[in-house]
Amino acid sequence: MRYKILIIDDEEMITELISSHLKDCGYDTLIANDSGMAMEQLKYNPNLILLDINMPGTNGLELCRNIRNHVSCPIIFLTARVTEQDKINGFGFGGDDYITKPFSLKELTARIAAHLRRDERNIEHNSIFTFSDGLIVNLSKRSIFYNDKEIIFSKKEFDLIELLIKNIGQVFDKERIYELVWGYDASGDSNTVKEHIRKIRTKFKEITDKEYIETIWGVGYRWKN
Amino acid sequence: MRYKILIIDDEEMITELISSHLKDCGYDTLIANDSGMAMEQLKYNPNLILLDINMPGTNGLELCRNIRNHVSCPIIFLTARVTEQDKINGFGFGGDDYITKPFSLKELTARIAAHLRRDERNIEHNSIFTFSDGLIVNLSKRSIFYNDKEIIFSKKEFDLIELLIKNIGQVFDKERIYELVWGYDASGDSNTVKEHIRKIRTKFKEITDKEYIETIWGVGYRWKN
DNA sequence: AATAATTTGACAAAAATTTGACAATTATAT
DNA sequence: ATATAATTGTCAAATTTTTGTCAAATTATT
Repeated sequence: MRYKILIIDDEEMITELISSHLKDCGYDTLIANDSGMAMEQLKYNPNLILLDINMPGTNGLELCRNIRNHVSCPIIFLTARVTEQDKINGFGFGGDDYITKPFSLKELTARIAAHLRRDERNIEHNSIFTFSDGLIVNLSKRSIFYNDKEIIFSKKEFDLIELLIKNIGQVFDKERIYELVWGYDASGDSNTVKEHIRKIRTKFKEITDKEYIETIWGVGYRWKN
Repeated sequence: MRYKILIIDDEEMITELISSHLKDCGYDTLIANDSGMAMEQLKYNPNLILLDINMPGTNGLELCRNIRNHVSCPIIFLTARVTEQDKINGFGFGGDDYITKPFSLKELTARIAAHLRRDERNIEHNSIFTFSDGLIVNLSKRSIFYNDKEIIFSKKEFDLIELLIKNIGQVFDKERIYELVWGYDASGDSNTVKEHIRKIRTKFKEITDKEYIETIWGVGYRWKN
């Protein structure tokens, strides 16, 4: 799997420079030159974020806190500030690391690699899930087969399945599912989630009796173990 | 939960100094002054390791690799070396961060906190309780297994179990349980708690004869030790 | 414009929770 | 030891909450 790295800095020169170097290193990149763009880009689920803490007009630390509310990936601060107090501030706002400008691209990529490696130890980046009954879910191809018969799911349906399957056994309540699958301000309806779960179940039911999505009453849903 | 931090450095002065400071910060500490001790201490499952990379007689990077084979917790290098190549080497050997001496205790603790916080986002800390008779309670997945057989509990039932299990051995009277599980305005009934305890016991009884929730007469209930 | 996907709301169904009456048990006082 | 009071256990019914279903309305895609 290719990692996506979101680079947030107001100077396009810098974002471009870092971006091109990271691409050379085999990473996918996303770029944001202001905080609005940054929040936008989050929907692509970056695996790591580089954040310039000194962007004019926005408070980088505030931005960090906002970002942290939506993603759990590592956040590395890039900054010209050098005082110790700043370092500590950075960590307090949900950052995971801190690199002081000027830094070498070599050190940057080394730190990025370390963080991603660390993440990999924790998360399974596996994208093909094979189940004993003949169900095969390929997340990167977004296909689902039951014994050579393909079941077609719509985008949202698949996103929901993906969430549950990436976290087999873990229970998600409807609000959380809405947040994670639909987007951020989950003022949205839990009804929507309910209905999508139903659609998914209906599609599976046409092929097999096995029930994959389990309801934990009063709590939420989970992919059965 | 208190975090355990293993400090590895050949100079006792330094290990002591760092240790006492970390204790002040509310961490538990383990100390090792050579690589043998270090490997020994691993059995206490530290949550984070500080490793001096320049210990005489041992190769710190080799040691790191060895340690990494046994634990997955974050490893922070402490070192006097300053060249960039060294930094990259460090990451290559399974380290997660790198602090160059001399460093301030403030920065050290900030980095430690950041790593532990990050870990907490990824791993379910302290949320799995395993009992000798085969009972496994996973608080984050909200699942309870008795020897591979799952017992399904409703939300309130599970919340109540969670309270007792997080405080094994401690007695809670019904009013306190009601407060803690249901919410604060405990105008509510102690009858409710009683009934829920009964339901929980019934569910366990279908699987095993062991009694987990004990009644302390005139006082309350507790999870048996 | 036609088709598919998604959202929404109303209602039915299911499950969880609460409640109250009473039985059983334990502690306390006589 | 026995009676009495206090506390806990049990059960079934009533209530509340949550989830499932369906059809229609809206939105997005072709």
